Amino acid sequence: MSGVRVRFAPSPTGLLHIGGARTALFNYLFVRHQEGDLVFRIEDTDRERSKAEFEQAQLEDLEWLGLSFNEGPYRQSERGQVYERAVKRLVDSGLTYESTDKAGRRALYFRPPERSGSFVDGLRKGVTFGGVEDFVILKSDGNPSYNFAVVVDDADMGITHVIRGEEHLSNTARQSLLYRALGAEEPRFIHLGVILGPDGKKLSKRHGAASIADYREEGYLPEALVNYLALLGWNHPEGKEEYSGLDEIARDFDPSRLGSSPATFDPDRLLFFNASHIRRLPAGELQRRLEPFLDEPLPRGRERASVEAMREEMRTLSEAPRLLREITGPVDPSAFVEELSDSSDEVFAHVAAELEGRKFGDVEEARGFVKSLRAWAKEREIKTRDLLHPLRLALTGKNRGPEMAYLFAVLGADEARGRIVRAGEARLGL
RNA sequence: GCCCCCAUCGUCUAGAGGCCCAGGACACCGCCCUUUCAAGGCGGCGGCACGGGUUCGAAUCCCGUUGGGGGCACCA
Repeated sequence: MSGVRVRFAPSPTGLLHIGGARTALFNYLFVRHQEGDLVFRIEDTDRERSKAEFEQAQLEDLEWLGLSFNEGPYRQSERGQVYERAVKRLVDSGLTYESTDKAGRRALYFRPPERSGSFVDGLRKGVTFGGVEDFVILKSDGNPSYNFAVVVDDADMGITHVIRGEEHLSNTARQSLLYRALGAEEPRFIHLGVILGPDGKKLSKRHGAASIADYREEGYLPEALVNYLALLGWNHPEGKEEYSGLDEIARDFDPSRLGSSPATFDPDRLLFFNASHIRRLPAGELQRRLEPFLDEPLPRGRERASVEAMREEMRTLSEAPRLLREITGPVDPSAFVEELSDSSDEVFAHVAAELEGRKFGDVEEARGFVKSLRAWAKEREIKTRDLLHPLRLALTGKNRGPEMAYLFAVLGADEARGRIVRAGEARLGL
């Protein structure tokens, strides 16, 4: 135990997005690195916009990312008494007044004794502020305002470090004044640089698939997302960029290496991390994760080979059905028969004969088979290209694709033979 | 308009006065490997916003300018 307590406090008014996920991630890393506590708090003081299903969805997304917390969830909507006591203290100190706004709503305002000051930010030298105006602490519907509830809760929950986005810098100014007025000790603040969209504006829904749920559905791996996000505003002293998962990042995490400047979200880089994590996954594990994305079952008994074949080119899990179809999909020999050279006849005849009654137990056996074909071709003075290219066309109808051995292993000897025979017949004009 | 933050390749960043005529990663280009695409290996393109200081010496410190971003709700 380090005595460090941080919190992740989203409001349940929408889905978890990239920005929120990164904030949650850094809170998690910060606390895991030093064995502190992570408190989860739902900021649902906007009773109109807060929805239980959003709370549930965010919880699921955090869990999917692997971001677990030690306490909570607490809901501000269930902590009325805590705010009431704080309101009373402020009222007694004479720093509040009731007022009616243009819309005729009567609320309780806070009038800070000072309108300027400064607070400490872990990533900046110290942040000065000025011109803070009176603001609402108790809304006309009886709920506390955001700035007020946050301060009361962070103080009440013994939060030692507040890690949140830079967009809160001006809120922190108000909150700092509130801490003083309440006689509460300020936590240490760390304001992360915001994440910008490709257009240089704050990343938001209109930049495309920005919700974590969307990424999950598109076939991104949580460890890839976490790896990418961690490097958006943080870095390892020696430039290490490949992390297998949260535990490894948490071990290396050092908050002093966080950056304070805004960072642009780069989908290409995320895709790179995803592809790279997919390649690192053991075939069995990849197969398990692929299941929800497949629109047809993997070829029976040849599941492992199929997964390994697809893995080479897969950048997101959602590409699996297409990649599989590119191998197993129907082939029309008439489409490529013109491309076949004269030596194809001999190749097809030989390979078809060799395939007769054969079985491939795994990819290694298929590799051995291809090796024997190469030896045969060499003997017959057929170039490797004239051996493999016609076979690729016969088997998949495509010019490109995974290594030849995978094709045999995925299709199986019988199906492969059938396709080769048909290609041979087309070639002979049968 | 007011308050605040930020400023190194297109993007993410290393750099905490000499190790930097600036290093890594993504993207892009080329070569190698390879039946093909991808992966991988090798190489290339590309940046310290500008102007003043301080200093023997500045990407690094200070000031200004410019640029970008965030906030200015009874939304969080």
